[in-house]
Amino acid sequence: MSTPAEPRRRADAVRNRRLALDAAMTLLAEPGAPLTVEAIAKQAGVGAATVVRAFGGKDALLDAAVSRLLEPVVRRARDLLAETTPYQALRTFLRELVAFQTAHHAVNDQLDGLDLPATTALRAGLVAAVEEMIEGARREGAIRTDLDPAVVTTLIGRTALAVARTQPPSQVLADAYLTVLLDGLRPAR
Amino acid sequence: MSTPAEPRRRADAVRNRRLALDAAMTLLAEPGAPLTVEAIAKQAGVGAATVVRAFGGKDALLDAAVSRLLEPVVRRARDLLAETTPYQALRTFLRELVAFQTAHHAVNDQLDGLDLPATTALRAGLVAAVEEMIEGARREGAIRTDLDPAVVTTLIGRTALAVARTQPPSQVLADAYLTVLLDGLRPAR
DNA sequence: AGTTAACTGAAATAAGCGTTCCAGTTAACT
DNA sequence: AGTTAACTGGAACGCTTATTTCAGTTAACT
Repeated sequence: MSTPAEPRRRADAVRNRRLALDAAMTLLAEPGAPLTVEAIAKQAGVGAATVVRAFGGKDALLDAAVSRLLEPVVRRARDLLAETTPYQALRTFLRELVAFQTAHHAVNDQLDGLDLPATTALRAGLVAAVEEMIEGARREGAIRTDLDPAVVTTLIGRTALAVARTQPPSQVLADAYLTVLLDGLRPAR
Repeated sequence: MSTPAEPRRRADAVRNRRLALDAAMTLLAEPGAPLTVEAIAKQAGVGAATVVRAFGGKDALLDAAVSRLLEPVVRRARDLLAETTPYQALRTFLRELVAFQTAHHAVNDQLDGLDLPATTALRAGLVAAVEEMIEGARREGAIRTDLDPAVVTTLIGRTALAVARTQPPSQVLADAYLTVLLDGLRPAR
């Protein structure tokens, strides 16, 4: 059987889909933004119905927007793993992760109880990369070995998010967090 | 002028007020509970209107319920400060705080963007107590002195909450958190 | 027991949200 | 230029919740 009567896609539909995606990404980076369909539509300059239709629903749109924001972060984690030692990669990546989360805390706020396939997959990739850093750093003797790497990864994920969520954003707090966390992860004396 | 015609308070109103408060406290301790007026009313065995009227609104009811849950925690912090050394008090209290937050994470979930006077006051008391522990522990030489005590307090508050929020609750994660945090707070070598 | 008014709770209301409808518009193709 | 159907967006809808209404109930006092 051939494809079941695939409808033509008009140029304005493609354009509006991109506008909706851009608008969602913009609002995700803005602290305290409403993130309603109405707000996204207004930001995009189109009607609410168009925003919903473009992705088949609000959740799917958020999935796409968050994925586009998360993608470079995951890639950066993998790059760091390839470029430098695991511990150095961990240090550098954590700093950048907190900065990213601070700049996009709406991402984290809105995504706890949702089922977003693409986002979930990317998050899994992120977790895998961090776990790799931790396992490598253990083998290097750079961090303590009395804690399960998976637990440490979860710990980092949860706490980094919490620090980034602080309103208003505080660089001092972020620095203190990284200092305490990394010192706390050093090998036992 | 005298009090402007204070109306009599009937026994059933007093009883229902208590039922509503107990119901709210119960639901706050249950993970994933809806925490709607309807749910609270059902738990209390009264009508929704009665629940709302008893405190003048849902927010005021939550304020009262959360306060009653938070009160013993604040008292415990003060007791520990009086009974033992600041650092020991900090260690003990943090462990208990994480346990409390794990058992009542609905408390934290629902209370980020709300204006709840009594709860806010109690939280301030909690922050003050922890800050006292940290300052005392610094003077003892038990923790590092290169970080602002207020920042450390904020850090602890944010991260403890995040760890407690983990679903399902994980004692292993909580222990790892406390280990890393306390080691990370130790004086620089 | 009778009177009063505080109180109750089912139902109505209000407000915010995502989604769907549909009359009109417009891109795409001839 | 004309035809077609994909597309648009204001309006209507459906759903969830907090709040208010009000006819009936009942505690409190005499």
